Amino acid sequence: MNWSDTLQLFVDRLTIRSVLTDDERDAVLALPAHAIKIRARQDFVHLSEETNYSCLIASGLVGRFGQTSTGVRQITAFHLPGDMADLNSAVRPIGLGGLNALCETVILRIPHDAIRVAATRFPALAEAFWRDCLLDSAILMQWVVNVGRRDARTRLAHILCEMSIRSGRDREILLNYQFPATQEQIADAAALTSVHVNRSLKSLRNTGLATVSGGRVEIHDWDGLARAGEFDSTYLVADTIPERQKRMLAT
Amino acid sequence: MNWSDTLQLFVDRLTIRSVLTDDERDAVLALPAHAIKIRARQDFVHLSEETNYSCLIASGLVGRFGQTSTGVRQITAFHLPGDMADLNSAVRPIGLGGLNALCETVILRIPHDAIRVAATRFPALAEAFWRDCLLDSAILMQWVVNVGRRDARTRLAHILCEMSIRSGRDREILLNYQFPATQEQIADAAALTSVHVNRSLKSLRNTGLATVSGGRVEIHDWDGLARAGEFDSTYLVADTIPERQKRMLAT
DNA sequence: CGTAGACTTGACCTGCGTCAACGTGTGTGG
DNA sequence: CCACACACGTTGACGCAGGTCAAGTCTACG
Repeated sequence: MNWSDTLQLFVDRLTIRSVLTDDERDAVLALPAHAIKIRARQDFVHLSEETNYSCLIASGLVGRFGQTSTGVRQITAFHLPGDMADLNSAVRPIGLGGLNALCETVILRIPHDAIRVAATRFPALAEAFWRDCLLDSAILMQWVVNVGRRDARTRLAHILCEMSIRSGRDREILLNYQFPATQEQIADAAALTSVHVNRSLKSLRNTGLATVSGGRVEIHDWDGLARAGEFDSTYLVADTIPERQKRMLAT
Repeated sequence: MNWSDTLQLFVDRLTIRSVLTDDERDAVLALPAHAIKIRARQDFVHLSEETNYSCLIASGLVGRFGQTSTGVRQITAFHLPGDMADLNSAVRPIGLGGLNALCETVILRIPHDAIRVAATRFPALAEAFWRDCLLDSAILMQWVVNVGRRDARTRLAHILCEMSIRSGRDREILLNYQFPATQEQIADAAALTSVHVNRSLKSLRNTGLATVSGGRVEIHDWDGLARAGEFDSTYLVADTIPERQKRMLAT
C-alpha cells in the first residue's frame, strides 16, 4: 500500500458517509504525507503527547489506549488501514490517549496545519472530518456498553462482528478478514485477561461461530455470532444512506 | 435558569476552550430554543431515534445511555446544565444512544438547521462545536478505561472527581456539588450493581474521602479521593490554556 | 536446533452479582 | 395530622464469572 493509495482509501472512507465534490476529494488527496514504518508493539503517539500531525494508517493494526496509574492498559479503539487514527488531534490537541502498533504498521503523518487549511478552505470537508470523529465516538460508546455490561464471550463476539464490518471497504460483512492482534492485545481491548480471552475464543470456536488464529478471523456463522455478540450494526452504518448525508453549505 | 441564561452558560462552556468573536457569541445566543420540562427517569431522546434538534440542558442531570439486547442499560455519559447533550446529532444523526433525565430536568430544544446555519456562517463556531464533541470523546475514552480496568471503589472515586471538575463553571475543583443521581443510576454508569455502589460509597465515606447523599457530593479530601480514583484531570482541562485554542480561519 | 513469544490448560481464589430482608424519608390523601 | 405507600438506601449470606498463578506446548525464525 503506497502513499497515494492510502490517501485514496481515506477519501473512500469519508465518502461512504459524506458527499464530497471533486475539488474536495482532490484537496484530501493533495495532503502532504510522510510515511513511517512502526515496529510491532511500539507506541508511536504517547499518552498526553501533543503532536502537530495526525496519523493515517497505511497498513497494519493500531490500538488507541488509555492507562491506569498502575500501568494497566486498556485499548479503547482499533484503527484499520484507511483510518485517520487521531484526526481529532488536529482540533483538540490531547486527551484521547496514545497509539500503539499492534503489529508491524505503516503510517502516514499528515501535518495538522495542512488538515486545518483544507478544512478551512472546504467547509464540507471540515464537516466530513467532524462526522468521522463522531463515528469514532459512536464506536467508543458501544465499547463502553460492551465492556460494562456483557460477559466475556458476548464481548468478544461483538468485537469480532464490529471488526468484520469495519474491515470491509463498503461496510459489508466480511466472513474472513485480517486481524493481526495477539490474544493479549484482544484482552486489553475487551478488559479481560489473555487467559480468559483464550478460553472464550475457544468457546466461540467450539460452538461453530468463529475461529481466530494466525492474525485472521474466520466467521463460520454470521447470524449466530451476531446473536451471541448482541450485535446490531446500526451505529456503524446508519449514516451511510444517502438521505442522511447532509452538507454544511447546502444545509 | 431561564432561556437566555442557559444559552449564555453554553457560550461560557465553549469559550473555555475556543476563542470566539462577539459576532460568533451572538450567533449562539440568537439560536432559537424551545424549553421543555422532563420528568425524572424519562427518556427524552430514544435509542436509535433520529431527531431534528439538539438538547441543551438548562437544569437537572441527564444520562446518555446504551443498552444490551437483554435491556440492561449502561450510562455512557453524564450531562450537566450548559452541556449540549447531543450536539453530535446535528452532524451525525444517530449512533450515540439515548438520553434519559436522571432527575427532573429542563432542556432547550435547538433545531439542527439553526445550528448548521450558524456553523456554516461562522467556521470558528463549527470548530468550537467540533472541539466540544471531542471533549465528550475524551471523557468517553476515560470512561472505558474506568469501567474496564478499575475496581469498584476506584471507579466511583474517579467519577466523583470528574463530576467535581465538570460541575465548576471554570473547571475548578468543587468540594461540594449537586449530583442528583440515585445509587442505581450511578451503578448504571459505573457498570456495577446498586448494592455494590452502596458498599463502595460507604467505603469512600468511612475512609473520610467523600460523602454522597441527598443528591449532593461532598468531598472531604480531594487529594485522597483523586489518589483513590487514579484521577488526572488533564483530559478535561488540557485544551483550556490559551496557546492551545487555535482558530480555524487564523490557522 | 535452540530460543522466545504466543497459545493452551488446569487448579484455585476473589470481587462483585444475586437474592432477600429491612430501614428511612417524603409526599399524598383521608 | 396521621397513615400509608413508594422509592431509595442499607445490610447480610451465598454463588460464580473471571482473575491469578503456574506449568506446559506450539510455532516461527535465526
